[in-house]
Amino acid sequence: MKPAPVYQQIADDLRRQISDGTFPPGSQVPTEAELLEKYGELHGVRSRQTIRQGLGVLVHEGLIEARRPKGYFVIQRKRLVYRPQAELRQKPPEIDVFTNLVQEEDGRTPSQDIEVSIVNPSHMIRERLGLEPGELAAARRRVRKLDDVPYNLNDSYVRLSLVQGTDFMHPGDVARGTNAVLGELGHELVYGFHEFYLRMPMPDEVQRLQLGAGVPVAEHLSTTFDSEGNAVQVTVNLIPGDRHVIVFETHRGAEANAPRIPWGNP
Amino acid sequence: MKPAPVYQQIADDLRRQISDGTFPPGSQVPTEAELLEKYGELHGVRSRQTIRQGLGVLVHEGLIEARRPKGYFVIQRKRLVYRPQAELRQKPPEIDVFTNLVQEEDGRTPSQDIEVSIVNPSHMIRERLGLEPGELAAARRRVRKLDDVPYNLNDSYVRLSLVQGTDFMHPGDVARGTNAVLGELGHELVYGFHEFYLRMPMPDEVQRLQLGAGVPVAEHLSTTFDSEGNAVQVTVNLIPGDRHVIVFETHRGAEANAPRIPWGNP
DNA sequence: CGCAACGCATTGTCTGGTCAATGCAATCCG
DNA sequence: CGGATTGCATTGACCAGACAATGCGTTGCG
Repeated sequence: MKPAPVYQQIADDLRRQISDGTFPPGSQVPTEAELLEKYGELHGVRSRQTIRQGLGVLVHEGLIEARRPKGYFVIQRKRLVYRPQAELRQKPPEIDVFTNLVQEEDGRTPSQDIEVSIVNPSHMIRERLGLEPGELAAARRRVRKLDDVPYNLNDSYVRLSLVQGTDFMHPGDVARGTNAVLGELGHELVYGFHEFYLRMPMPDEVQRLQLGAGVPVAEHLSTTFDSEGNAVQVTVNLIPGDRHVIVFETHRGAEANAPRIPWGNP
Repeated sequence: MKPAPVYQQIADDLRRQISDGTFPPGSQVPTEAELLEKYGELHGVRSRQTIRQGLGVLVHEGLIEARRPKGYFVIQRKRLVYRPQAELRQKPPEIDVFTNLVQEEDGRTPSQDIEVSIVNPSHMIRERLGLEPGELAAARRRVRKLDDVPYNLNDSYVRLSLVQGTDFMHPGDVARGTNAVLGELGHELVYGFHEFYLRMPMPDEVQRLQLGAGVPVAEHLSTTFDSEGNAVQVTVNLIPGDRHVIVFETHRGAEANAPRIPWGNP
């Protein structure tokens, strides 16, 4: 049996101590210097780099973060409910995905930055919207925040010819919701197709969402169709994994007996 | 303006070259020695550690992997469709989540290792199943594979008193499906509540699923209820982010006009 | 020919340092 | 008192090496 590298043992020791409550969420783990002393006696570790390598493992796993010049601390963040099914709910109309989140987490004030533009969208979007070569789209990009910290990105794309001159292009809140605007235009959204891709964020996404190390994201592609089966809108949501739990429900037969759920996070 | 650290510049350069096609998926990127020579001239980098730090960034982002003694290579893996909604579909009964996956990716042979045991489940499970203190549960753990490489983990928990002595406890394939077994016991599953938690995998999960560095996972908690609103089964699915796309659909009103989708991955 | 042994390029682990950057706390000064 | 300065512990970046482990290809031997 080959012994694990020292830096792995350090990571394993700390990970176990974090999960068994020795270092609860929010608490400080030993500093590099303290660990160097400890593992110097135990395993003959003499270099600070080796200690750093071990701590780096946990940082990349999203378990701890470095707060200079204090030390390393165990991470914990509360998760908000992300409920993609709520988008096609009819009542009440002002409860969209975002407000749905917010109601679960009151005490914090939501806000969003909205930016509307005309774009030549990516292949991925063109394909789902069924755009002709050269055809343009309207893009409605939103950064949704809670107490001014970004919680997710939400970019909606619609065939330009469909919404030019309508409220969809208004770069601000639309009280009745943009989905209502599309309904008024004769394209009520009745069917949604949802895809979730899991990956690590790109550096620009790290900056825009102020992500820590080791935080994965879900790229949620939502394609919505009108009653005639035409793709009307494609929305790209970028959801930081450490701040959300994605929730939805499935039914068979009557919609009765959906129980209330009193659980916390795992 | 403060210049970015050298190792970040190296990572950024390589990342750009990967995304713009200079290094397509599967191709080799320069070795540490080659990069050391290049950035030695450009930025005066003299230590191999600094090069390794830059490459390490991309490894942790899941973009490249090291294949000793060849060098570093750009990663790409095909994603299978993970369709949690299919579980409550009634016809055909033998199409469960897994076979549903497989049909999208023929040419590969599916298999699963099944293990049944009686356990005292975690708080998270107890809470969702509504277990009394001290009450035990039956656990049916499956490792699902394609061509003998693991694709996901699937652990189902049911109140022990409900299934003791039934086919649910059979440690092998149950042709009609375990959900049908629960149906025969008078607990037809009609409602499902689904939670997805995104995170980096624990080391044991890395080993069991043979995950590469920088691959996030989704922990999918599925709680299913019978027609009387009782929680019957909790299933914990562990889904490697690099091998799956999670898909589901939403409807409003009639189920008509669900279009066929001809898209590839983004 | 077939197989074992060896060489070799490459990445993995670790040493033992140096200097910079950060942010908090104590201190100093008007 | 109150604001600016300084000190200090800590992490961040980087250096210049050493030796181990891995797996592929070649070489050599029976």
